[in-house]
Amino acid sequence: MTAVSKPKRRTKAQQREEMLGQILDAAEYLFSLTGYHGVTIKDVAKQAETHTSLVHYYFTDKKALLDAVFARRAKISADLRVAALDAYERECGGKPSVEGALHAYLDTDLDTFGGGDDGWRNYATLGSQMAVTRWGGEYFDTHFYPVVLRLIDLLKRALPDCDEKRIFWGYNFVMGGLIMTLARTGRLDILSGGAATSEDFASAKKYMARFMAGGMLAICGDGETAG
Amino acid sequence: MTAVSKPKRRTKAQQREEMLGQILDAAEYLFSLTGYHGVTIKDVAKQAETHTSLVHYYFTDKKALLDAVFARRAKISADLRVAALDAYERECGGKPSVEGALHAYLDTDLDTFGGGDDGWRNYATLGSQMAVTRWGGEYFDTHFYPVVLRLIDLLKRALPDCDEKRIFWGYNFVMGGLIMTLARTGRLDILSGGAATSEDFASAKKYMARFMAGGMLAICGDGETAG
DNA sequence: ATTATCTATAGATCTATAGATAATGC
DNA sequence: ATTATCTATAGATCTATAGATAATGC
Repeated sequence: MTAVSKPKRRTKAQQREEMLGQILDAAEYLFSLTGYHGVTIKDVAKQAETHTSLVHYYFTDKKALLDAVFARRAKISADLRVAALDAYERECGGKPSVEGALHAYLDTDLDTFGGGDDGWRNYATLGSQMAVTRWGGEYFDTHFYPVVLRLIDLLKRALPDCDEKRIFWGYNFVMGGLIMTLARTGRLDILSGGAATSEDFASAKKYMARFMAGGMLAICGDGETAG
Repeated sequence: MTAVSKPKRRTKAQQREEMLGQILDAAEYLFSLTGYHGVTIKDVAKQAETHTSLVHYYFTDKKALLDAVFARRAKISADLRVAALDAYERECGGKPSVEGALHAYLDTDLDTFGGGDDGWRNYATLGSQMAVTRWGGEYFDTHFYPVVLRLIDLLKRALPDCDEKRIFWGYNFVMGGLIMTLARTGRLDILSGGAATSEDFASAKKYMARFMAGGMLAICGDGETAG
């Protein structure tokens, strides 16, 4: 053995970061499968190949672990959407369209969450489950409130004659479609006999913004646009 | 006291039915708040004002309790949708439209789930949470598979030139909008500052089918309808 | 010296059942 | 007699912490 073998010595900072990452990945994965309440700290520790006490060493309690899992990717994902909306804002020259705004927002999310990284997919699936609960709301308000308002502002400007109420209900339907997709339940595969598959975010991206723009225009774009 | 007071004697069948109802209502309500895994049998017993042992007496275990909660309203809700699709089938004279089929399906659900009955609302909210999980899929396959295929069949006939894949992705978005609405998270109220509210299923019904029909036509109705 | 990791365990649940009691049924 | 309800508890699990050990840091 003349060659010096790769040193196995890791700095404490490295060790810490690696183990933190392992625990967060494990929690993210398990939470995405059975939800926050369906997972124990013991499950997480086992999945991360360590001990429950170490999970408690790095995270105060189970709630703090969820907070950390959520926060790890929240800012990155929000910033990407803000950047996409900024770019679209410049590009549209003060005249945003419904489909343009939705493409900027939704396509960015589908790229971020569906880009081949299992961690991001698990995160999205966990988020989609939290998004349909009351208790999960605080997480979205805390991390995503501003970027959501940016999207809604663009939609309002694209549909200046439309009642606010319709815009918000439309937004509700848009989010539903996104969340259903990010949930990756596999039901689409079963129902369609393979013609469509839950994991195929490229197809979702191809259809989603156009679908949602068609929907928004259907309830906002015709003669009766109030009430 | 000349009048005979209302007899407090209840038959065993009555007692049984009342307590079963109380337990199912309690479980339905609590499951809708924090999900199946976020609720203990003790919580359910407390909410139903009885003891855990009685919950076990009527239901083998926690899983069987969820099965019973789900099954109690599943058939009623599925049958109502089937009836609505049957009626539409007759009415359309062999020429279904996308919006007609969606009105039959979605409006029926919004009437069923939003008709002022707390139990039905809680059931819908629980269902919406289960619908975005993998483990919840079996419940939908077991109870709703046929009626979903009926809807998809109508959509296919309304869009004979459209690629199957687009139909199924469209269906995915439709279900997302419905599920997001049934979830009643209250986020709509906060985001809109009161302009729209999660509990207002009458408004949801007013916009949903039209929105979704606009979306389906946007991805299926134009020149490029394959791939 | 400091920090990461592991061992051991207290104390608090939680599920499920056995067995007693109290009501209704014939 | 039969069934609904309650009491008591076993046994399993879960969260969280105290304290020991093993690694890295200067």
